[in-house]
Amino acid sequence: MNHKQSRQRQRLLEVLKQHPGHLRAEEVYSMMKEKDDKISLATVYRNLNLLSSLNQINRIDHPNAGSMYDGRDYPHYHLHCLRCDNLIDVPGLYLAELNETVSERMNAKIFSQQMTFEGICEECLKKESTQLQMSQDI
Amino acid sequence: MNHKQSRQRQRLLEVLKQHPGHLRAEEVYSMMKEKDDKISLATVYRNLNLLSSLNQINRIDHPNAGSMYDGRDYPHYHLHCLRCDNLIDVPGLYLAELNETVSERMNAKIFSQQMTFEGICEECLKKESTQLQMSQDI
DNA sequence: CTAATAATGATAATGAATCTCATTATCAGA
DNA sequence: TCTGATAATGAGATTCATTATCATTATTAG
Repeated sequence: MNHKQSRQRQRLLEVLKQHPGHLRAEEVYSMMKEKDDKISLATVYRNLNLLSSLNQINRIDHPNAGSMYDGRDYPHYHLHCLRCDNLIDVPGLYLAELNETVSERMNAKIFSQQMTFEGICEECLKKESTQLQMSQDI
Repeated sequence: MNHKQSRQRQRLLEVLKQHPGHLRAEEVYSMMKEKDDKISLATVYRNLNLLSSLNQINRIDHPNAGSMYDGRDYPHYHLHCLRCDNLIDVPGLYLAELNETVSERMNAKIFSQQMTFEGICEECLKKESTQLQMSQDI
C-alpha cells in the first residue's frame, strides 16, 4: 500500500517532533484542535499507528494509561514515576548489543527493545523530602 | 489495610505459580472456573492487582492486549513476538546494575525494570522458512 | 461466639482503541 | 489540466479490558 500525504498526518508528525515529552492520543487530538487543525480522534489513532509502524515516531506502553508517543529519532529508555505517573526519557543509555545477545540465546530475530524503569523521579523525591521536613518542624 | 486470606486468592496464586507461561485475567478466570472454583472476574482482577503490588506475582504490559501475569519469583526480560503475539521469557539475562546506573544518572529511586524485546520468536521463524520452502517447490 | 471489616459476586460503568461507511483528498498518468 | 483509482478522513458506533458499585458473605482477632 502506497501512502499519500495528508495535511493531518504532516501536522501530527510536527506536533510530536516539537513536543519535548510524551503524549497520548487524546492529548495530540486536543492540541491539534487548539491549533485550528480540523481532525478526528480516529485519524489521530490511525496516524499514530501508521507512523510508529514506519518508525517515524515511538510508541511507549504506559503501565497505567494506554500508549504514549514521542517524536525522538534515537532509541532510548524510560523512567516511569510511580508517584506522578509520568514517563521520563533516560538519555544516553541504550544497550543495542542486547538485541544480538537475545537473538542468539533465543534463536529469534530482534528488531528493537523497550525498557521501562519503575521508580520515583527526581521531582517527586524532592517533594517528599520537603513534606517530611515540614512534618518534623511541627 | 490488613489482608485476610481468601480461598480465591490462594487458588489464584497457585494457578499462576504452576502455569509455566503468561496469563491474562480472562484466562486465569476461565482456568479457575474449570477447576470448579467459584470465582468472579472482578475478584480475579482485584487479586491480580493486589498480588502484583505485593510483588508475589509479575505484571507484564502486553503491547497489544492489556496486562499479562506470571508467577515467577525471579526478575526476567521478555520477548514479544510480532507474529504470534506471545510473550516469552528471556531467562538468565537481567542487568540489575542498570537500576543503580539510572538511579544516579536521573537522581531517582529505582525499584525495578521491565524490558521487552520486539521481534520474531524461534517457532514463527521456523514456520516462515517452511512456507518459503514450500512456495519455492511449486 | 461475635463484632469488625476485608473480600466477594454480579453487573453497571468507564475509557482507550478500533471499526464502519459515506465522503473527501491525493496523485500518477493521459 | 483533467481524471480515475484509491488512500485518507470524520463522525459515530462498537469492542474489549479494566474498574466501580453495592449488597452479601467470609475471615479473623479477641
